[in-house]
Amino acid sequence: MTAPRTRIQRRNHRLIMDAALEVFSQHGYRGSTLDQIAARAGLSKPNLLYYFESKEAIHRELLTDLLDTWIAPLRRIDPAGEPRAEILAYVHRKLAMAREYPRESRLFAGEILQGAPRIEGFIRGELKTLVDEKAALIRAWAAAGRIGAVQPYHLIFSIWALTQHYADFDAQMRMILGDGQDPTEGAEAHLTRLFERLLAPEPR
Amino acid sequence: MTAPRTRIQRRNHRLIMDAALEVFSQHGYRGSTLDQIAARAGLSKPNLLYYFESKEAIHRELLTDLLDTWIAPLRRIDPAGEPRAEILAYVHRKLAMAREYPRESRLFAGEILQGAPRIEGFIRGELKTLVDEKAALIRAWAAAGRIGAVQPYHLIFSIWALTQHYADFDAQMRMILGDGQDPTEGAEAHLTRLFERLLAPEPR
DNA sequence: GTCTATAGAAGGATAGAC
DNA sequence: GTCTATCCTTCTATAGAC
Repeated sequence: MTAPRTRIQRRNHRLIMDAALEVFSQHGYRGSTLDQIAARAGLSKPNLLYYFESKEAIHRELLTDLLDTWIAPLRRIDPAGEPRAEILAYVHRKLAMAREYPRESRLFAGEILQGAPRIEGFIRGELKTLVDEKAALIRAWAAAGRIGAVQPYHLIFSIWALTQHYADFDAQMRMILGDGQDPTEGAEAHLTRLFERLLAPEPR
Repeated sequence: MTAPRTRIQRRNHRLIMDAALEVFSQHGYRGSTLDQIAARAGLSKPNLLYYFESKEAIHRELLTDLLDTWIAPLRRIDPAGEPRAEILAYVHRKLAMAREYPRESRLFAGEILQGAPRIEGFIRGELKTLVDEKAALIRAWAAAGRIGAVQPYHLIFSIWALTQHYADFDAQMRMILGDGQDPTEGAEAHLTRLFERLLAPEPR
């Protein structure tokens, strides 16, 4: 499916993408069926395949859309800004994404968990280039003593791990905290404190 | 399949479990086929079903075995020990598990990602009880000023997120670091530093 | 554009020979 | 205990009416 033209086409296209995101993010690619997606979209199965060439095409477009937004928060780290504030702001952007786009986070996590066969090109290309660039920046900040001595790549991985955990492992956290509780409730304060302490210049 | 008796039965049982762990952890339950498991175990598909009642039975036994070992490191936190040393030791045990049992970690992660339908009982029961107990201990340590003021549940979630990330997102980290690099290489030092700073008593 | 009906392939499980 | 052959269900995808 290329660019949809009419209003109804755009609407159905969007309905399918949203339903597919819901289903794929919960059950994975193989675990999801066109019937599930069709039911959730309120369309018939053949109608899905009128809008998309195949099940795989739906999944592929979902991933493509995701990767664009996924990489944006990291790109916004400003070399001219105050180091600790820049990194803390990045943490908060990532946490906000986990809260606002948990399905996207889980879809991405599922892909990586399986060895990232479908997004290997993105990771080795666009993402690696950006991470290399920001890691060099963080290394320079640390060398200048503006933040504590931290391994740049591991710092970035830690930010990913800690923020995405609130989307990807949401089910587990809710079961442990008790059902009324929102796990992201205290996350903001906790992660702010964690990264402020980690990044404080030496000696402490 | 209950307890296998003969030597050959034990051997095949183990071959199947190992093959199933490999396949299930990479492709998820629905994404895995008995053919894949049989091929990897070097047995025929019907022979698998001589040892196990069904595909689901294999998966169930895999999960049951996993959960026992999964909970062990947390249990070993000693209320009588030195708080920071105890928590740091827990971090290292968890990191070691991620390194030694990455397939188990990914199998577990996949279950949570899907909403944990098959292990909900374990999480709400055994795991929650243990986490509640250790969270109370950490809260007492913080109240006594022996560690910094930290939210106990978020501390535990952070340990899980940071250590398991090295197993669950291994593919992504390798692609970004470059293929020769082992992501867990610098992890030990990075996480030690991170948690030492986080747990340092106030004021810093 | 949307539906019902169905073709065709894949996968879990069983029958039955050895 | 292990295999080949096969049943039966599920799922993707298409045909064709409206």
